[in-house]
Amino acid sequence: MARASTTKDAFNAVAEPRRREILDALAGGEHSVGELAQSLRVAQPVVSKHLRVLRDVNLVARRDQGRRRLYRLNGAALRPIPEWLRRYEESWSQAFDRMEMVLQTVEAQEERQDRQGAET
Amino acid sequence: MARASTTKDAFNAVAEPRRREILDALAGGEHSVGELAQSLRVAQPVVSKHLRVLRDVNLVARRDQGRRRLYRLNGAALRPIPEWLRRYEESWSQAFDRMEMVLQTVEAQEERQDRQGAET
DNA sequence: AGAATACATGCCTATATCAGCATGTCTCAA
DNA sequence: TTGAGACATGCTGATATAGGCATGTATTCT
Repeated sequence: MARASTTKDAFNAVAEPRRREILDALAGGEHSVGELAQSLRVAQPVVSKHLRVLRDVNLVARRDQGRRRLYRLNGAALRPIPEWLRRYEESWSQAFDRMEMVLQTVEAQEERQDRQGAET
Repeated sequence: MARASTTKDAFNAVAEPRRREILDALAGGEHSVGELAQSLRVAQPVVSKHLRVLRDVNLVARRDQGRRRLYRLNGAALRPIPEWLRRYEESWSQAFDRMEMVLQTVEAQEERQDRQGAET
């Protein structure tokens, strides 16, 4: 089997750097395909295809304006990601705790050193 | 060109469902390859390969114990993801707040660490 | 020492992209 | 109506997996 389809979920859609760039651009507001292609400096078909993927997972919405297609972000579709990440907040906390311990150790050592220095 | 290498960053590593399962399992604590294979009901080589990817992006760490290899989670490596997501915070606000707090805490901690390092 | 256990890798197959190029469709301008 | 502009798609080539199977290596057991 090959890798899971990119159109399957937000995780895969967002795994592609170029698509993250597109989302970042759209975070600033609605944009046409051409505008995106220009600002990201990539060929139009490339942008269209990525937008297709993003649209399939509902990360962006489209609106027609004359012969232009305006895309806008739908950040809500990103939710599964932070939701999954929540499980690891604790990991960060643990990492934080470890750092905290190291820090305290270092500080304690420095204190001792200071006292020693003051005593001599 | 094909999709960017999976070993490139946390985004890609986490895009694979099976790898997320592995991380979820490791969130509960250290586990050997065999244990993971059994609980996820997949062949051992499959697990080994996914662990390889996770290890390449530093999401897991390995420790040898006899002929077993114990893997443990390194949640800190996930950070680039919530950091990127921050930009989309407003999209789902509430659920995000907690993660935001954790992030800021970690950052503050790292700043202190940096200053500490600079002083020495 | 020899066998069994626990893994990591290599090889192979089917599949899924990603970007480039060409083309079809629809809309606006002259 | 004809032509240009803005996109969406189809097709192609190169590449990167994911999982299955077999095998190589290191460690523990008998």
